[in-house]
Amino acid sequence: MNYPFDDCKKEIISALQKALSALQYNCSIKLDTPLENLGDFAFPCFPLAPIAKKSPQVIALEISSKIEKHKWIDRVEAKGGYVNFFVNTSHLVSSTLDSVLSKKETYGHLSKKNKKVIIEHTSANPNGPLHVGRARNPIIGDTIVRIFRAAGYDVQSQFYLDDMGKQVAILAWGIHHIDGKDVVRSDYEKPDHENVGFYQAANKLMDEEETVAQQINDLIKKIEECDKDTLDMIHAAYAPVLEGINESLRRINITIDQYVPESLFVKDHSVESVIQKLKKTKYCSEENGAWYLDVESFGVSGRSTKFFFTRSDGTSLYATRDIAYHIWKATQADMLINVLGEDHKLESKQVEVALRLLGVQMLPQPIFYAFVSLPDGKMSTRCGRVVYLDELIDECIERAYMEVKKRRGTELSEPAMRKIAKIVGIGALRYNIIKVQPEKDIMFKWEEALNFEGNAVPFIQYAHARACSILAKAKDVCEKTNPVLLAHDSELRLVKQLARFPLVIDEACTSYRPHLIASYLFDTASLFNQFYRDCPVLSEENMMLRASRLAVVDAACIVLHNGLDLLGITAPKEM
RNA sequence: GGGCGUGUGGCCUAGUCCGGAUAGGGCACCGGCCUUCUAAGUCGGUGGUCGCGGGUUCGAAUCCCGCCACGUCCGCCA
Repeated sequence: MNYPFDDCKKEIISALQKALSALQYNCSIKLDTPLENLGDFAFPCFPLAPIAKKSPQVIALEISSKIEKHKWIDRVEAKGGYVNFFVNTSHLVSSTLDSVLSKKETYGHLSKKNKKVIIEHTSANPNGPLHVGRARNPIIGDTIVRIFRAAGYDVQSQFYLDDMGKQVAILAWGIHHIDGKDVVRSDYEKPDHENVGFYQAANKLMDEEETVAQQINDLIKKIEECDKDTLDMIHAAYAPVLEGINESLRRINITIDQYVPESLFVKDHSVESVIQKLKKTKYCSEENGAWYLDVESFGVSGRSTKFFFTRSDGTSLYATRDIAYHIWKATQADMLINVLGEDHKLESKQVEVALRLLGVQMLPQPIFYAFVSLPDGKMSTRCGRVVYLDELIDECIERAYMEVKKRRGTELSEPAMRKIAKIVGIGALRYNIIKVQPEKDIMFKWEEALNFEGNAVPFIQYAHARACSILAKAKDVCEKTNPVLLAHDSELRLVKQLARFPLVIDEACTSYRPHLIASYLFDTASLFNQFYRDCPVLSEENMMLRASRLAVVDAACIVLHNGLDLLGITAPKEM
């Protein structure tokens, strides 16, 4: 895929290289984006000043006089120590519109990389419904999946399924030993909500009664021995819960390509093999029968630097199985990405150390996110202090419905309003989470999560709906366009923004920053609204200008649609 | 005690990796714009020691050092 701005940047860089070598300046070229109206690309001359012993402004003047006019370069201007480049707008406008309108739903997509990427996300314990704290994981994960696909990678999303740990054992024990009457009933008729009470009750009993704790430990031992009846019982306990989790994920447009159960790596003895190999490394020691690596010399510090990979009874631990999982993943892909909560930072580092010791070349790239907390503390499934994802989804949709009804109640049918409410509500949820950098703490407040004004998804969806509305009404389409007529500042700024879309996808992908897409879309919608205000389309009497503006509307519509799709958000045709 | 992350107007946030031109936005607040393609829009205004203190630099929100606050971890849990 080749995009206008790629060509343009290439030409500017080569023109700069020529000018710099003619003046015998030697430096690397980094292009900045200048302030509004000062140009399209800027080359700062400050680093050259001490070398040339001249002022940056003098250097900028020298360079600008040496820049030749080309296809893309309209003019250059030396200002404040910068060489500012103005691109040939008519060329940029026509090639951008051509590019968007011909590529349509693939506009912005980058060329095929022929590389397979496994992106692991969510991987929640199947012991209860997803809560809002965890919701950041699937949303960040799925958005990264979509961005990497658009960037030309062959992507598979994986959910690492904990079917062997203590949490599922507690759940299974609870379902088998606790009377349903003694369990807090859920308002939701969904298997994850219906079963979480057993987990919570069993957890409480385990803390209170030694015998319960012992029974659960016996269960874990049997699981690890791959006792068939026990594994079947565990599976029967968590399978409905997992189905409930998946249903919640599907509600917010997320599907997982593959579920990889931990038990796989115990059954095929790769966990055992990991344990044997780790025991042979020189960082390994034993304490009361339990084995650990001392990871201090790998830059890990704290109260304890012991990384245990077996219990004293010889059974494996979560991290041990995670090592086996990563060894397997490394054979399945060219690149690995893990979306993890910040509480997994140490574990992730420990697994990385183990993988290095075992000679695994391909290490996973982790992406950590900070927790979403409630005003009165951290969310916890265990103590039942949570806002569940399903509750939040329902609230968002309901709130969106109230808004649609308030605005369009007299014009739209009930099913049409319900449909819009669902698109807006779910979009609002995903957008609110993805627009913030993953590493920032989020305090969950209902008022903010349900705020539909300003930098929120309805703003972007509304711009898309406005564009669709114009296109739907413009039946008498004049085929002939003339991009030279597009001279209004609002038109030019919008089209330049559309031209940037592929660059933004590339940046979001290579720097693992999905929130860049959200910022870009907000800016794009804002520029579209300014165009909408300044440049009437349907009432334009010059048919060629009208047709050209329609092309801009069409292109903006496509970019907003494609961008929202990267965030897993539907672009409504009306709202 | 140690590691990692975060700190930007009353609230939320971009920019920080890769130092550059008046620190962008949004919410709230004040004041304009609907005989004109859906006003979920738009224009203007009030409001900032970029946590604090040093340092490097022609230039620091951005890099370095120290400190403070918050989050998170330092389990034979996951």
